[in-house]
Amino acid sequence: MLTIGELARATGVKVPTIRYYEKLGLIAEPTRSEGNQRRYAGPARQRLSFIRHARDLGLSLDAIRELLHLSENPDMPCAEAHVIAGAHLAATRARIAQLQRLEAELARITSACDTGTIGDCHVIHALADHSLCDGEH
Amino acid sequence: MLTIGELARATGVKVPTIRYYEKLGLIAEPTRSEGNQRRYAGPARQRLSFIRHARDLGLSLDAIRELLHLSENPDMPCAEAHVIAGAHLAATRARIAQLQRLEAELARITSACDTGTIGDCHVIHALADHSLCDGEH
DNA sequence: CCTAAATGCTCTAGTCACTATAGGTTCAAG
DNA sequence: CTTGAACCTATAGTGACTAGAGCATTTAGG
Repeated sequence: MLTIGELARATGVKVPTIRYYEKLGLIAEPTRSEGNQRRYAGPARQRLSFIRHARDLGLSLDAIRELLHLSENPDMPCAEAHVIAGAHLAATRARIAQLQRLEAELARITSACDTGTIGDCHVIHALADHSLCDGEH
Repeated sequence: MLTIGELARATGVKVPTIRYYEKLGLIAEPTRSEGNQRRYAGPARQRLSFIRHARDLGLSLDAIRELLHLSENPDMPCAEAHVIAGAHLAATRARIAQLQRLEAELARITSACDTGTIGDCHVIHALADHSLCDGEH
């Protein structure tokens, strides 16, 4: 049986976050020691690792909740899991594309300025006047 | 003089967001009509456009607050503005790189699965077992 | 001039995924 | 038996808004 601190070290999820996940119902309430401290068995660790990994990949807790639910029913078709993962992949790609547009604009704005005074600073002027921009954002 | 709704349409910032910015002190409290409604003059519009544009580029309200402060002092050196913009550019690039790693992993996970049942779904297995992954994340 | 619709007002609470703090209790080592 | 690390609960804070309730004002049409 693991204490919450040991579980935290084993999974890379911080102690307050574990308690937070418990309150949200993502993980089951564990058994307790005589002195009311949490004691975890192996399955809790696997479930928490699953959550951690999915969070690392950027999935929302809502999406993770659904995936956990699916993983408890091995006989169900996995199409729904694909929908969730695919939607997240699409969202990630869209976010990358958007950030790349911002990156280009930021690079353009910062490069076109001699380090003088604010009065003729291109960074400030470009922010004040959208029409100095290249693309949309 | 613009009403708050007209200002919102002119700048693309929503009405509650304008009031929110006012509460944060990012924009000045405007004059009021006899019936206590906000009435804005031209400078408020320019300031709000500046904020909007900087937000679109992903800058934090704290960074924007500093940039606004700088823009009020045209004689100051603009080095500090460059530091802020440069830090944001670096953060944006780091975020893009991280998202690209996630994208690669997600694409790998989702592509390697025939649409069968959850029991042998690669999406679920890959989330449960980090060692099936390619890189770090 | 009157009315009705649109817009405005303040205030509070909710979102997401935690993180921090306060003030107390339990556990394991020495 | 004592000490100090780790644990407990509960509440509030983060960033940048967004939603809703319950009113007041403004403006255009009749």
